[in-house]
Amino acid sequence: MTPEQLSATIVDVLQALVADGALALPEGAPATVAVERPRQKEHGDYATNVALQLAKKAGTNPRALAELIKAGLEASDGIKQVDIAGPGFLNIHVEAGAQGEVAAAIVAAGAAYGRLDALAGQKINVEFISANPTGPLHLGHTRWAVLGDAIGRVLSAAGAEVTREFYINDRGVQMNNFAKSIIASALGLEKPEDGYAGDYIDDLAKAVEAEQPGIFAIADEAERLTAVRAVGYALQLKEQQDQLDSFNTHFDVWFSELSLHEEGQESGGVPNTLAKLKELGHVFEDGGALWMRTTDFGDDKDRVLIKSDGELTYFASDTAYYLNKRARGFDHCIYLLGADHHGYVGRLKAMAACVGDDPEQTLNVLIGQLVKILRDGQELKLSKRAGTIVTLNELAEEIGVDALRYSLARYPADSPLVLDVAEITKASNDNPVYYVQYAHARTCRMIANAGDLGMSLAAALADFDPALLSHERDGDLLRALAAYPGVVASAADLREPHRIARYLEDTASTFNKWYDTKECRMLPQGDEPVSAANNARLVLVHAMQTVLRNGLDLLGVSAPERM
RNA sequence: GCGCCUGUAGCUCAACGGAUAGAGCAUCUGACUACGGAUCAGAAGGUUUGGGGUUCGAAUCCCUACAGGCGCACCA
Repeated sequence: MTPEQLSATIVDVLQALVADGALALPEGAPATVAVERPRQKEHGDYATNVALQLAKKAGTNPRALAELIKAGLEASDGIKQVDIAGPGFLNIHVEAGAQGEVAAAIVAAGAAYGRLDALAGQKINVEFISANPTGPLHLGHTRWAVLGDAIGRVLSAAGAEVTREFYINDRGVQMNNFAKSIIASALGLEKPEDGYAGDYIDDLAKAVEAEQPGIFAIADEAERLTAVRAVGYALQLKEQQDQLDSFNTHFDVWFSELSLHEEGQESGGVPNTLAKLKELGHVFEDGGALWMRTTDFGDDKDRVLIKSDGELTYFASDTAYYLNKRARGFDHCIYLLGADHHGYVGRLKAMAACVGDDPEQTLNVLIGQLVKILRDGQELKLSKRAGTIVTLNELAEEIGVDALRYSLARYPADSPLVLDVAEITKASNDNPVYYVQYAHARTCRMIANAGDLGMSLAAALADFDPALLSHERDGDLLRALAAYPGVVASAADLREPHRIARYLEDTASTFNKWYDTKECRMLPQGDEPVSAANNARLVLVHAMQTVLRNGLDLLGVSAPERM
């Protein structure tokens, strides 16, 4: 019996009560009922507040309604006992046999356990990082790399067709500043005012020269700029891609902003976008510039598409890019932005409305708070200019890919985060990631030991008697494992992958407590023969391993067999 | 001035409007002839920033004050 099955059972009971006329619900029985694992043991294996929720609608009091539901539930299969508590909570105890079945079901599902069809048929675009290709990725990008990747994984686990996309801002003056900075470094000139500093520019200058010897000797300044820009851009982009690759973050599409301005862009090109906007009537001219009237849809102010000097704004590209995504068939576009860009939310939504979409349906901007990094108790300011950037590579090297990914994934994007480098590296063994990974490694060792004693999963499944998983700790673990699909569902629904991490920590803890319970030992003691209970627990350990693997995979963190 | 986010144990942070607000770290006390001690058992630590309100019930929702972060370009 999973929480989902229990929820369905409660719905059945409600429907039967309505059909019998014992219960009057104007809107009928709800489609789903919230079932939770109570914190307190006295509150049963599962609890529901459905009687509290429905009493008012049904014109009765919660406890009276709870009595009706209790009677119906106790007559249902797999339910051992139902108590009514407090203002009208229903505390439900499940039969051990019904609960134990979950272990075999998880093992049977394997890697598919926790994969849902909740978002089946939805095509979702997740755009994240989208850094300028003018420098290495740094701490500021690292959180979005982890979260965007994990959100993508979670959404596809929930059944969506997901495309992860990186928007390359390869057009505009910053690219020129980038090229000028490289040239200045190569020729020993003074760095341009709005240029980029830091050692990486010097390294890049050498790499550009190596890539194309003589490039800095090109006489024509404009020609030289163009050439250096192209080579420097390619090298820098490649570095970002390599960085992300080794960080276990993979994109499906690297989308060039410049390509929006090239020929052959059907509905999603900039010229076509402007034409479409004019057609829809949300643009106007003022002061020699072309504007989009985003204030029609809740933006603070109207936004410029073409400046009075004839240059296109970023916003024009953003709009074309959005239309391009929609033209590629995405029902839903998710943007991951740092808090320093939260001012974009209003204009993005208004823009979507201007092109005729309902932003609530098609667009989802997730704002992540910035990560602060402390070293010796002092905040490290990240400045490209000052050259004090901590790159993603340096962080990953210092902390480890798994630990870094995990420690960023276990917090909601909303929460401002303070990481103390010294603390993380010094106390890296205390990082929860190792706790979860250790639990996985432990299942591996247990299974190997069982194999040494001649036990096998196949035999254990053939012999499987779920009712033998009757110890309190067995039940705790079974309920934890059964909760996994629900956690995936809520993580996908709320776009909050940290729920997976927190769940894994809780479940690993439940597992370790179970492991330390003498009555729940999986292996036979001494010369004892293998019992049916040993076999049942072998199935349980396999189920545990499956959940840890699947969950860690959603976070892009490895599940090692040994540590 | 306006807008968004945040305020929870000494520290870092959890908690789809649910029951006695939880973890980890740090502090203290126990358990290794042990299916892996990277573990477990226990102690201590709280007026959920203050004040109102909504309801059976509020850390959570609304109002307000205070504190912190970040934004308010014909920049990219």
